[in-house]
Amino acid sequence: MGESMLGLKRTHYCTEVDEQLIGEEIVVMGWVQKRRNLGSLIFIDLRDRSGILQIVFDEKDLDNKDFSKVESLRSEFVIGVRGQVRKRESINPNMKTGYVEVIANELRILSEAETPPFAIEEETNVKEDLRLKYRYLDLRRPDLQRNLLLRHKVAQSLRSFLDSEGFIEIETPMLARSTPEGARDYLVPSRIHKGSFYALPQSPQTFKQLLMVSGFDRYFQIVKCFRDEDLRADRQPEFTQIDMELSFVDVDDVIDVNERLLQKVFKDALDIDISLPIPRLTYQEAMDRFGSDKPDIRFGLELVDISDIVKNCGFKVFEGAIENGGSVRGINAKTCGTFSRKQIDALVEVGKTYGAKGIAWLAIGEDGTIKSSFTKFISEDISQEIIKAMDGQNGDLLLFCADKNSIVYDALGNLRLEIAKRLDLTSKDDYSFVWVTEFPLLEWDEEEERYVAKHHPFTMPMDEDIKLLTTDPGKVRAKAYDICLNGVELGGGSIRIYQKDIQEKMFSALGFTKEAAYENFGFLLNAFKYGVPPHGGLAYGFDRMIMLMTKEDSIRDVIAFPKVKDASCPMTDAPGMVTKKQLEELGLKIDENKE
RNA sequence: GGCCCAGUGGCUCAGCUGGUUAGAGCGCCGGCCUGUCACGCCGGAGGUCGAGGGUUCGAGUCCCUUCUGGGUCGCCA
Repeated sequence: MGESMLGLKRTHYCTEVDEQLIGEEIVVMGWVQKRRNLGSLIFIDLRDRSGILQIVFDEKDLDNKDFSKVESLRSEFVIGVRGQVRKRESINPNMKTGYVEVIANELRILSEAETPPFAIEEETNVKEDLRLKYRYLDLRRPDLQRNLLLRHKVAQSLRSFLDSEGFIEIETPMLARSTPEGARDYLVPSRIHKGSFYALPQSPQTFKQLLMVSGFDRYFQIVKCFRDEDLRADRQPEFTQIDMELSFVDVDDVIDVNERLLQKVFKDALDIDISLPIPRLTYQEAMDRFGSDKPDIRFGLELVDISDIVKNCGFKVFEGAIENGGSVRGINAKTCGTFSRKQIDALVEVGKTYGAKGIAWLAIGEDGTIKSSFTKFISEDISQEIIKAMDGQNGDLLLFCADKNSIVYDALGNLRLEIAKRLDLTSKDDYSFVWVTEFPLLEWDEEEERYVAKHHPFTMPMDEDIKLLTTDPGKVRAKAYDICLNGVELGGGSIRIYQKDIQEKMFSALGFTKEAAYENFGFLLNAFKYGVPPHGGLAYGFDRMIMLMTKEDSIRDVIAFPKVKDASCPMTDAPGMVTKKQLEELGLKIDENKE
């Protein structure tokens, strides 16, 4: 190996320089983080991806020409330095390399730099749009470097675990077929088949099932998926899934391998021990206790059903909800009894955001005095019974919602999270996993006036519920499961239908004719004619997983080049216009009247 | 598509009930400095207050519209 073109060859990363190397000549390369010019002595903090090392330039060790080069250094210049490692005269205990420094014999300015639009430093409070416009500078910051490094580590850990368990990584197409169910597709026009479109996959779902038909037995993939829906802090139009599928398994087999996977990954990447088994809740338990199918179980504040107590209480709001098939439930916001009226009203507003027409409340003062929005409508006895059922103590605030169940769950479930936030009941150091199982197979869609698949149309019903598929589809529970972490849905999956007769019942419950089913999923149904193993799988939101592991609040902080809220990229300005020629080749025409 | 929040030198912010010439810290530029590490000291440049319109004798401040970004509901697993 000859010398590099630079004339200097890097020997060490900055933070590899330690007391062991004192007296040795080394070469480091990186960016100028900071300069401190004391006249004929100049200190440079040199930064590379490992961290920071102090370089000293002494005028008496360098000739005039070289020293004036040192004086010209500015932030973010890229330099190479050759020099001796030595012990510092005064140590800096705040730096990893704070007890050594490099006294420079040679400086090479590899690249000059304009002053960056914001400082490259940890814990920046620069606005995100500016950071994203100059993402390549933002990514120089240590926290984003750490996040992407952790992402890499987790990916490596996953691959090694899944490989050791006999999984095979197989790539599936990005140019796929649009399917009617689920999210909106990103479409790619075909040049050869004008008027036809590919769809970017929302997940490799059908392909991985076909791989099971092919006999690959255990498959996984770390794969980009696409959904053309509105963005959120934890939702991007393109995101990464850890996708897997296994043959000859039932629910417990999938859960078992994934519990061990999570244990391994959290140990490898964060040195955190997850104790197994991870607790499980059925969907119904999760809704009844936490008002959510992705419950945050780091704290209590559980829902209590008081429908039986108030069904004849005389208060129309409560009675009406129960008569219409709904319920009255409450949560006890411990220690919030002293909240001001304004604070309580704010909580009521939270409930209304999620569709509640109102939130009834009952505050018990420290001295036991009761203030309430509704006790004047009901008898003292019933009030006391409610307080007892809610375990109301002095200083508690009881909040109630009366409506159809879906709204009661949604409003109280979110109110519960809001109260936990205000009372600071959660810690990001606490990793509380929970499986949610036995999801409903189908969901009634008011708009379409038909059942739609809650998961997807190939989800297996629970064995004992198969007979309900034709008689009472809304009651059928599925062999579907989600893994939740701290109130975030980390992943989900199901056992799939592999029997023709059950699949046909499923399609008919969804209101599909046989023809419509074949038109959309014919390739899969055909494949299933030729010997299909029982199979099931799971997919994780990889970005969300890394977000929780890095304790970030947004997946944008764990994705190198994320999109912003309107699905554009402020750095590249994608999406962009294309030429008329490109459109013509695709046989497309833009309607100028429609924006 | 609805609602909420923000937008003032390069960055982060202050700017009261509308009232002289819009401020600060950091950064930047120049000078001095051999042990700094938030280096220090001296000096300097830099703003059509996101944009457009309106009210007013007078608008960074009030009103309307719009743009940009964020959060959220709908939507989405």
